[in-house]
Amino acid sequence: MALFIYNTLTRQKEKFKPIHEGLVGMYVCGPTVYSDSHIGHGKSYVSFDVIVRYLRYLGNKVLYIQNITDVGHLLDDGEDRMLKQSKIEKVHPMQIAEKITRSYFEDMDKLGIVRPDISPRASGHIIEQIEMVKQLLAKGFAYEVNGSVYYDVQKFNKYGKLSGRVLDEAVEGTRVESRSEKRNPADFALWKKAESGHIMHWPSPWGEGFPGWHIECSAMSMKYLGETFDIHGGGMDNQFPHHECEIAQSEAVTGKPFVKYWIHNNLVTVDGKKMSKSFGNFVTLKDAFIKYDPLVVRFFILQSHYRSTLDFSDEALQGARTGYEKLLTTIRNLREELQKAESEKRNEGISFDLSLYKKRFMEAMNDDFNAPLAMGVIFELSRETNQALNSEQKLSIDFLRQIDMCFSELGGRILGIIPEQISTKKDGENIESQLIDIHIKVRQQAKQEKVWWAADLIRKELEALGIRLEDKKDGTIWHRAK
RNA sequence: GGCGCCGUACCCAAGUGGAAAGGGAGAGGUCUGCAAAACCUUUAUGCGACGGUUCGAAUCCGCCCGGCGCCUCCA
Repeated sequence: MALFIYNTLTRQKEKFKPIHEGLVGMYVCGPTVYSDSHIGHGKSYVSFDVIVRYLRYLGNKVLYIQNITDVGHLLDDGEDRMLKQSKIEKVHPMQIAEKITRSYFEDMDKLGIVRPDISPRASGHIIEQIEMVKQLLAKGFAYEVNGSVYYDVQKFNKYGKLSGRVLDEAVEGTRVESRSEKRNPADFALWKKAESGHIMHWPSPWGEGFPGWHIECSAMSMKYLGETFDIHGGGMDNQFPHHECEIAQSEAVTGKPFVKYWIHNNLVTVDGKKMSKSFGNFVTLKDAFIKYDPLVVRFFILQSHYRSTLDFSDEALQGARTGYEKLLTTIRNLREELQKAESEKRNEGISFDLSLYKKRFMEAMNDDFNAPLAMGVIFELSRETNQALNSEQKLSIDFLRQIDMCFSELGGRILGIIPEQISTKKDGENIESQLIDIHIKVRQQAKQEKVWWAADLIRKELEALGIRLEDKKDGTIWHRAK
């Protein structure tokens, strides 16, 4: 069983073979930190999180780099989006960057995303970026005009190999572009001269200025991962021009292939339309988390394939929530039963075949990280587990542990949707749980004496406090309602 | 206009040549004092439309309809 990955560069699924066996270098385009993350960021980084987790599960040592863009990108009107936001808030741009970076990690942590090994800031790598621009100039791939440096796209004959685009001759000479400093409309900035009033700028051989839109990813990825590395990921919307330009810059400097596998995740839509900051139709993660548990959002994201679009709607999220809670109920019941088996020292019992579930799960993940298919396998395991737990025959401690390990490995360690701890009545012998236990005892007495109104009242009142009671065959359990 | 993607049940969503996964919602049932949970049964002779290739197509080819993305910053 080998892992196959869809490579945007070749437009087909390829067998994954890292450059150095057992070691994987991976770079994913991170956020531009000028406003809170939205569901789209969630989908992107959850998808890549599962990819990293799975590569590690397979035994690879993964070095995962994800940049923080705190220099900003130019808008149509020539204004930097970080500067624009800082003017709105009347604070230094770096304050915005710092605040949003913290907010970003906060959201990602809640989604259960394992942090990247290195989160390099663009502003902290100006020297490396200047160095690259110097080399591009020296090799004749770039030209300087009036304090700015541009990449000469015509000099790089492989330009367009990622996005399948060809340079359009017809665009040349149009009136708008003829006023530009660029020799060719497709040329892009490597270094921009800072106009007066531009707050963020650094000294360079070409005067005060700031790095271009694409150079940071080339400079930082190669700094930490080498001139050729295994995986570069990002949103589909970054395929062109961003990633195309990264290839052009990097390969022009090194003369070597930049990246072996390009992975692009698809976008989130809202009512069928792309969600983006510039559309203003985006739902921030913080907003979503008010209504839905972050892990429900993660579950929802993983219910569709990373290369498919995901349409965000309340109806779909609510469906995901119910499904997710059902899964957690299975885990909760399983762990309750395990604790009981342990206290009974139950060594004998029935069992069923777990290996088939593992095999099918792995097959799904090996086929270009098919998480939704893998989740289907988890649900089938959940059903068989429930059947066994409901059966008259008991399961042994050992087998219950095996099931728990299977869920923890596949659903926990790889997919990140099953937490290690789930609230049960055993979580802490605090005063609260002792009080609830007293209520359960009183209610038990009421039930025995068939004083139904009292039994129902206790259950109803506790429910209102978010404590749900469930009467099982051999007693009452409680847990917090999500 | 150029390049590309998608259209599977009421909703979400796998499946890319050989008996239509999975989740939600709905219906019926088992269990239960009642709930809840769980389990069982059920819900697309059908995969946007029409042609074609094939013993066989959701899956390949053609055409048409509908939706979306990139080409300008974006995950």
